[in-house]
Amino acid sequence: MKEIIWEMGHHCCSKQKVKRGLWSPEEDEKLIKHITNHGHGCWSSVPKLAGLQRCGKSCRLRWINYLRPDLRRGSFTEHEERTIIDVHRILGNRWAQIAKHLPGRTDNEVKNFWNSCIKKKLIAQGLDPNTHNLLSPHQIPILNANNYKNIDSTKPVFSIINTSSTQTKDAKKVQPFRPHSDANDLVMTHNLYENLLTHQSSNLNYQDYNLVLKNDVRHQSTMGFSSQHLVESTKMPILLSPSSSSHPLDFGAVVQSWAGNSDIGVAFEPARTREAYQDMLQPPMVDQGVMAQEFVNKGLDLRGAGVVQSLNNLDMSSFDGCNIDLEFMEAALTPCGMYSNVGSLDQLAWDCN
DNA sequence: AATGGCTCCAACCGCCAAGAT
DNA sequence: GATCTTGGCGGTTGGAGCCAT
Repeated sequence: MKEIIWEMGHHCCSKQKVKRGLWSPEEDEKLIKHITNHGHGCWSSVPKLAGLQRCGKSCRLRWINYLRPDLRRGSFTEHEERTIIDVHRILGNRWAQIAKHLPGRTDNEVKNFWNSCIKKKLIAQGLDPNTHNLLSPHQIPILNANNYKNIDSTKPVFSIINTSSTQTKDAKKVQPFRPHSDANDLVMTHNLYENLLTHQSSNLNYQDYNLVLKNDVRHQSTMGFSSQHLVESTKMPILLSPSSSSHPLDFGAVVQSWAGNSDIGVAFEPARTREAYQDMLQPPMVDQGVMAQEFVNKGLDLRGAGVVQSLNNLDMSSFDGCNIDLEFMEAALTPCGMYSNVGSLDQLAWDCN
């Protein structure tokens, strides 16, 4: 049993001795009874009114994190875990904000779950839990069987690796992603995902690109994941699975260039904007053209394909001089049908250097 | 059975912003 | 405007309990 510690109250409390440490069932009962009958009102007055020798702040925390009747107890579901990861990618360590997307969960609970579980999973997967990007080679723990013995290979994975690349062996080695930035996040639609599923066994030819399609489990494409999960095709092994996203339409794309060489990675991300996460009243899908336009307006490097589907919404002149790799876009997206709305690359009539 | 290491999470700490005085 | 109070938040701690040896 934890020793009860008595201390002088903090500045938030009256100058009386307060108890610290774990709450007893009797204390819980007193607090519940008081708040149920009178509400908490001013927290600093709660301890006295409830007959507790606790600091008001401690009462507040106990109520919010543990005693509130609307709390949801028990293990986090897979859906909740996915939501946390998705929102954390956008908001970072803003636990209170993240918890708002999980009814009945507290910021403390989400934070603890992140630190004790999700963070380790991401690191084990070769992902930086802060940025959600690939860890650079020197940051990645040694990739041996022990590191991954607890990783469930049936979890959502979504990757395509071009093992038929004409590049040298060294060039095929894992390269770090560029530091994550919103500039690399462009939105695609559910159609792309469906098309990828449709084409997963087709004759895809990415001879010139080391293409990696990924979901949250980006590392799976880079750590030599068990070949039994790869669907053989004539040109490349393909590994597809449902998105980790919680929304059926929640598929987006990140098109990034590997740092230091010309290899290209195509990554699928939830298609929510930062604003959409902060206010769930907004629809999860955003107009990719508008988003691309925003990136251009900010002077960011636009190297992606999300613009394609809603070209009509774009102010084409503003793309002059932008770094847009049309060849890559064509190679990456034509087999997926993403150019169906465009017709041909001729329509992308701007200077792409 | 004893013990040491590890994990998880409830609770605390310190800081900050907003409102009251 | 300065100071105080309060609530909210993220980072951190430490102990209960589990597990391996």
